[in-house]
Amino acid sequence: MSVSVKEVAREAGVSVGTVSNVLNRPQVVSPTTVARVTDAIDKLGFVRNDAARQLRAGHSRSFGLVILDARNPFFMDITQSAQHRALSNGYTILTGTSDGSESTEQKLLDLFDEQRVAGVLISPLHADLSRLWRIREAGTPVVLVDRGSGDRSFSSVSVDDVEGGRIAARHLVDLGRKRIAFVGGPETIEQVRHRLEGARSIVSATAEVSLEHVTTTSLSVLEGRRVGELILSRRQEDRPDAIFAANDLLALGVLQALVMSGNVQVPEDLALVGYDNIDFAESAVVPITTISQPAAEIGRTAVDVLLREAQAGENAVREQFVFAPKLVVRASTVGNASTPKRS
Amino acid sequence: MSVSVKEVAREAGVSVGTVSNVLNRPQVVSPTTVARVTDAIDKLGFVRNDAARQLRAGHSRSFGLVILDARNPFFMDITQSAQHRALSNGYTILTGTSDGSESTEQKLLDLFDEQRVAGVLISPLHADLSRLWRIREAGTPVVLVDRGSGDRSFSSVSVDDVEGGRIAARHLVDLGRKRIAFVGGPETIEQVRHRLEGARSIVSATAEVSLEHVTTTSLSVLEGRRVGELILSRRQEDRPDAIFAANDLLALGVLQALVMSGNVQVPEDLALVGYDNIDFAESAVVPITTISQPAAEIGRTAVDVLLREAQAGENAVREQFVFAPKLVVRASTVGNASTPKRS
DNA sequence: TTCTCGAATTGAAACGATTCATAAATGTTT
DNA sequence: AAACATTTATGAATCGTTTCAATTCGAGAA
Repeated sequence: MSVSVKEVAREAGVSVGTVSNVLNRPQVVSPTTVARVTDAIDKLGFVRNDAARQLRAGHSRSFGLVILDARNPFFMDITQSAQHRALSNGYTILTGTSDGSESTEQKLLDLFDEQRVAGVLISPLHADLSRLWRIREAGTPVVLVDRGSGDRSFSSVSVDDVEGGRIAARHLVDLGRKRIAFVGGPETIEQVRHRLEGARSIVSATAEVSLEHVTTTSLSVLEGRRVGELILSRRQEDRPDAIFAANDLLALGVLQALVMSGNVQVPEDLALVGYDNIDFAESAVVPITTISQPAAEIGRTAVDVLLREAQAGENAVREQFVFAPKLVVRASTVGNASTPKRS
Repeated sequence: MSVSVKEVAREAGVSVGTVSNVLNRPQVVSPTTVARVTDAIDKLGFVRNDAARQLRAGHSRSFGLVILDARNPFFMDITQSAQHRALSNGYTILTGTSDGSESTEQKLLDLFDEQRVAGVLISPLHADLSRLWRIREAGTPVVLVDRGSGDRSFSSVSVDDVEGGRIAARHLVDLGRKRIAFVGGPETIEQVRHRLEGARSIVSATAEVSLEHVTTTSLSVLEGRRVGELILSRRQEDRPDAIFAANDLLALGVLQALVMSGNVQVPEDLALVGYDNIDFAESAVVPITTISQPAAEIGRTAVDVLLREAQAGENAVREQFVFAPKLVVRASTVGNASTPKRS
């Protein structure tokens, strides 16, 4: 059906080896021959068959990427920048979302195995990295994304989530809030655990401030709304006066619930801090104070590290990148900070 | 490096043909042999090499998907549902974003060619579909996504954008707005053209209502903000009293600019309608009235159509699906509709 | 015992690009 | 003119899976 090197070779009157050389190292072929071959390629509409290349090469020119949630713009930003970086280095990225399901994560890794990807980028769901060990031992480099490698046994590109938690909690404490609620879960997600841990460390070091943990089954707007309604259903004196949500989607959901009810004023009655600084946090009903992470830089760096590991092969050096989170103050915690003026 | 069928065959004491049969049609192999082979597979950790399969098969078990903008949740919703549907039929989806660049779109199609994808799903940037004709003539089915096929020469799954434009404009006219501005561009994007066309048809049929077109270079929040500021810079009497934005991202940006200035009340001074009904339209400063499109259904249906075409081969029947857009009224046009009560 | 039929298994050929040892052609130096 | 170096070109072998015509095996029929 489709045209192969053999036919190009015949058309150009050269051997298949020469066609391959024109394709891969034109310097070793005489200019006139290159011209003849490229003409033949154009004439026949030849397109390289990547499967055959891969088969010979033993591995593909793609990386596999597994993220936690495709509906979170933060991860899409990472994906986008990773894709760009990979593409400009001649690599493709196969993307998949684990969406909270362990089995989906496994299926994606199986898929990547069958594709013989040149490397794996992953935000693992759980603490158990044994599968990733095996993948690496089979010769495929692995880089953890948005997740540190505790024992430095993997390369990783992440943001200091514990510090992020501290920053958020400190901000709320500084504002004089006394009853803080951390909204987020499940705790199997390391990012959630770390943010909570950071917040705890600040609160426990501060007298008269309490921290409550309201867990969720996922990090979505819908779950946020559920929690918001849950909090609204409490008697007024039992409600927290500040909420630190594990990400902006949750924060957005909580905010929706609160604002729709009309009973709770943000930030007067309840201050709200999110996490990720997605674009939409800024344009929310009440612009949301949040902890910003450099998504694009994470994606780029992760690909760079993976490229280096793939290059180095066996004796690759593991690299750990940890970016610093930053507080972005908006109206959801400080009423007059860049608040829309409404008459 | 990695284990091949040959080694599995040796370990199990059978021929490679039998191993392949166990893998692909276990019914023709005796149960005891199946057991021996699967044991060997487990023992050696054999993983199929997809490149070799593809090479033999002549085409891959992946579809290529090109969308317009990965940062637009609407397209991510399409992508997600398409991925699910494909996966449950044993297909993988390679995703790419053209991001407004013709050359990126071409590069992605080149890539899909090299991968010998089993089909292409695409929201084409331009009206020129000649490249897609060629792809299909080479035997790869093509389905247009979120874009109709004027002459029905391609299968397509889309939403009636002209009708969407009509609905939006009619809503604004019904509310008594007189000076409507359509915000969106570039006009090379068919969706934008159609929505504008729909709005025009309503306005020109209505006395005393004018329609102005404010064009943009992309459909992003940032561009929306730019347009918002542009409008704010006008004298009050030159400002429109309603804006119909080509999508929700633009609408969100416009809204940000207006609200931040504090000079314009939404919807009192200016009513705002978006398009797509992304989740974030609901949680905006002022919840945005929008035209909703069934994103998940589009993705699913597109894959189904592609599967059918791939199955049918040469004599496939072209199918056109056109979904109906729906108006979702929120506070950005009707002040008291589900508006948050603020004291 | 011989024959037949169906089920189970075999193994060589094929898919298409790349590699690499070898050969041919060209140019340079004695 | 011979010897040598350099640049180009060749084509068989290879990667790992699937396919399919051919073969083996065993059970039941003649």
